[in-house]
Amino acid sequence: MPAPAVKRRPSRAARPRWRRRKSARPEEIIHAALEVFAERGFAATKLADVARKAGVTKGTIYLYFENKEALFKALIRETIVPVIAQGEALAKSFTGTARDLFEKLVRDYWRLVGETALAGIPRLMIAEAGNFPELARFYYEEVVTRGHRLMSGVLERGIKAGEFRKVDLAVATKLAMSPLMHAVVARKAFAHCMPEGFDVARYLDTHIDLYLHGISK
Amino acid sequence: MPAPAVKRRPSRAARPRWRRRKSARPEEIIHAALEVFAERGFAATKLADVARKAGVTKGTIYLYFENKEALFKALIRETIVPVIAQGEALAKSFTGTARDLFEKLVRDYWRLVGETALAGIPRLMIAEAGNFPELARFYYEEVVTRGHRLMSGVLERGIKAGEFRKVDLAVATKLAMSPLMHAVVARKAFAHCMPEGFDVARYLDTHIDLYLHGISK
Amino acid sequence: MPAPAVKRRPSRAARPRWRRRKSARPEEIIHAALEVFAERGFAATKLADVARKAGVTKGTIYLYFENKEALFKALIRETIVPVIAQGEALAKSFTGTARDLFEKLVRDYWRLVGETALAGIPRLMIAEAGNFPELARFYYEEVVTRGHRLMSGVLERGIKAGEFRKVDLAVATKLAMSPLMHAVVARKAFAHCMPEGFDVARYLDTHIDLYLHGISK
Amino acid sequence: MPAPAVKRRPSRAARPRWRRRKSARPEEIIHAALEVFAERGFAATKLADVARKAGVTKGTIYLYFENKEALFKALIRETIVPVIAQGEALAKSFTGTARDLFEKLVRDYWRLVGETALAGIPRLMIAEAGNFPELARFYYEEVVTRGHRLMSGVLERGIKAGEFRKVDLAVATKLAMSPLMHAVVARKAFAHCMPEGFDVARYLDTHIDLYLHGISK
DNA sequence: TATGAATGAGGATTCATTCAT
DNA sequence: TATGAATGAATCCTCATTCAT
Repeated sequence: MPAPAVKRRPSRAARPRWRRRKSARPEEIIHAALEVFAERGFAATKLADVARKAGVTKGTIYLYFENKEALFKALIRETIVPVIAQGEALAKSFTGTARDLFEKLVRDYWRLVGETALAGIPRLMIAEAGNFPELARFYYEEVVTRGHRLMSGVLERGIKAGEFRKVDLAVATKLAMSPLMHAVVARKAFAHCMPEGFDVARYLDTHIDLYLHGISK
Repeated sequence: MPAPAVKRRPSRAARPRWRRRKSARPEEIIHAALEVFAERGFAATKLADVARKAGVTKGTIYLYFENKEALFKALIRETIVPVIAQGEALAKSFTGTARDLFEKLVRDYWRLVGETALAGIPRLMIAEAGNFPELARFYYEEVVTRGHRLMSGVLERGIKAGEFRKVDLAVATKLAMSPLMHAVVARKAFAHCMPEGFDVARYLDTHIDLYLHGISK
Repeated sequence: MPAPAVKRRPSRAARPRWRRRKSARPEEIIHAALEVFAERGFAATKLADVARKAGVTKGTIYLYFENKEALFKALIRETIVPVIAQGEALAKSFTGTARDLFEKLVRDYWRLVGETALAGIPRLMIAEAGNFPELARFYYEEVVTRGHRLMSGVLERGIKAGEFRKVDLAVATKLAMSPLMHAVVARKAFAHCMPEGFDVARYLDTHIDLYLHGISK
Repeated sequence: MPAPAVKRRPSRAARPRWRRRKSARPEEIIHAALEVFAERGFAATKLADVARKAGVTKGTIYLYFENKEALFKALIRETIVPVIAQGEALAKSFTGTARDLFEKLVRDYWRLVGETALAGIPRLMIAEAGNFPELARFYYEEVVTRGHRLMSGVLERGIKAGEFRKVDLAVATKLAMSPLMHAVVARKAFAHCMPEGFDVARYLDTHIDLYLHGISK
């Protein structure tokens, strides 16, 4: 029995099948991907879900991204790096004290990442770094290291200006970031478990206060 | 001579078949599972890999665990909770100052978790919390919250003893833990990307020092 | 700078858009299709490849051909049948001996099919006959049978003229063709594997020689 | 909404699910694959069909073969090479005249390949050579070339024995084989189109007769 | 006519899970 | 207990085909 030569000749019931064509498409897909990947992780994410959330079908994703992994990588690259760049720009143009700059950077990070969908990214990277070594390296260099450099610069500035004590820069930098990072990551992970009453604002305030207190001359 | 066309046809010849003490099996499996889950995450972990690492076959896992999820849960429950319990016991029996207890707890945690295979657990939970809500709740209550309670107790002790200032306990607790937690999680994730030279010991020392400095009267 | 994350976002800028004479399109497509189908077979051929090779887009193919199968059929029908017709015309108008006609037909076939892109057709049909029964029947009747009839006619002519012995026409016809057909098909398939040195001309010469020797009175 | 952590917990309706375990399995699968591949070609073959025909499920195929391509290659390698080997063995031990050996080899090939499921193999290779270059090379060397060498040996033997004329071995070999090969291939392809009445036996007889006639002193 | 973005059915492949031994 | 062959649901990805422009 020979195989059917033609696969389908779909019932041509008239229904308009797709609408838009502008190329906001890749962005829309990345945005949808961010939500789904951030919620589920890489492996547990179904591209069908991403597609549905983006308002397209599976096939469309492949028009713009080689495969699931490429989409994942694009997502990481294109969403988080700009945040760092923005911080760098701020630092560059900032004319106030190092203390003020420190505080602004911390609060900006929380506002731009901690409280938005981007909060999923650090958690995603922590979860998947082992499965995507090159991506992890990219992230580590373009996000983590750049972030550290940014913070180190602020500290150095303060030291030079006589605002801060002479400290071990690498250590001080990490100690400045880690309460922030951990809050972002843990809140994303345990949102549903955490007691309602916890006051993030006060947590941030206190960190900034204690940290500046500890590092000031 | 063409390559062997068939993937495997296991020579069912006599392989040495040592049988170990039966009751050790579940622990062996959990140990193997810890390594693999910690490296890959839940979804990307293949039970075949766990089995191989445990020196058994896939089927054997099902003798002891209902399914992959149950194994994952057992893994979380049975490995990390004892660490907390140990910390609680220490705190209970500790007779020195709150400062010293704080320092000991921090260093113990690093020694028992940060530097062992257990370091994978917090990262795993952060990665998978969204996919396993009840497990997340269990973890949050039996590990995170108990850990916080432990730390809060130490702080309270210090406050009562007049060692520490009167601070917001919840916030102070989280600020005590987060540099530790973040270091554990990030080091596990980015081990291969981090610069060689970073000195964790000094990081811990500095955290302890700064924190105690900040909280002391 | 990270790799571009998005596969393509075709610069919709003005590309020069020459329009060719419309009516040449189907032929161009068929020609492109011949190359690709002949190389890959029906199922493994992507219409995108055919389109690219024809210098059009996928959609354009559907302006001229109902679907992939229709293109395939058109390809077969329109390329190979004329060759047979040409042979028939030659035979009709030929006035020399049957021997000479035989030789000319064999050499013409080699020249027109064996050494051109058309050589892919017999191989294609052999490969896909099972999947396209009606097409196979069409091909068998319009090409194979007509070819046989042509050859049988030559043999009959020779017999009548007293040049050839009285032989079983069906068998003698097939024996006349098969070395030719096999050479076409096998050379197409194993072009890259065959030793360089093989001399097709001598193969043909010898076949003609031996065959005529065998069939002559 | 978190993803369901466990994928399935199949309705455990008791039905015996599989039976055999002996490892005739790979052979059974190859046999089934031969039938389906030979009928459809590589790309149009669905592994589900192969599985069904082999009496197993798709997954089982992957127990024994890396993937579809590996199965295809195994199929070619393991089915056809033995036939050549058998011919070589026959030639080695044969003590009669070269004429008789020639005749026996031709008839054996027809009996062992032309009239069995193996007839699909040459056609398959001709169809897929372009898509599987290394396999084509393997086939060309281990089947085609070995077959030619076998036939060349017979001819040489006849020449040395004074039975045959001194001919161009390469050409004579190919002319000896091609009517056979073409018949195998074309019959497989056009079985359903060919007129009932054609007498293969007589075709073979005539080829043997004419060929020996042509080559004899 | 021609384009090419979008579709979505189809099939290869994976792997958690079962169960006869 | 332990095995490992077998299963089959699930999902990625492809590509013929459609249709708004």
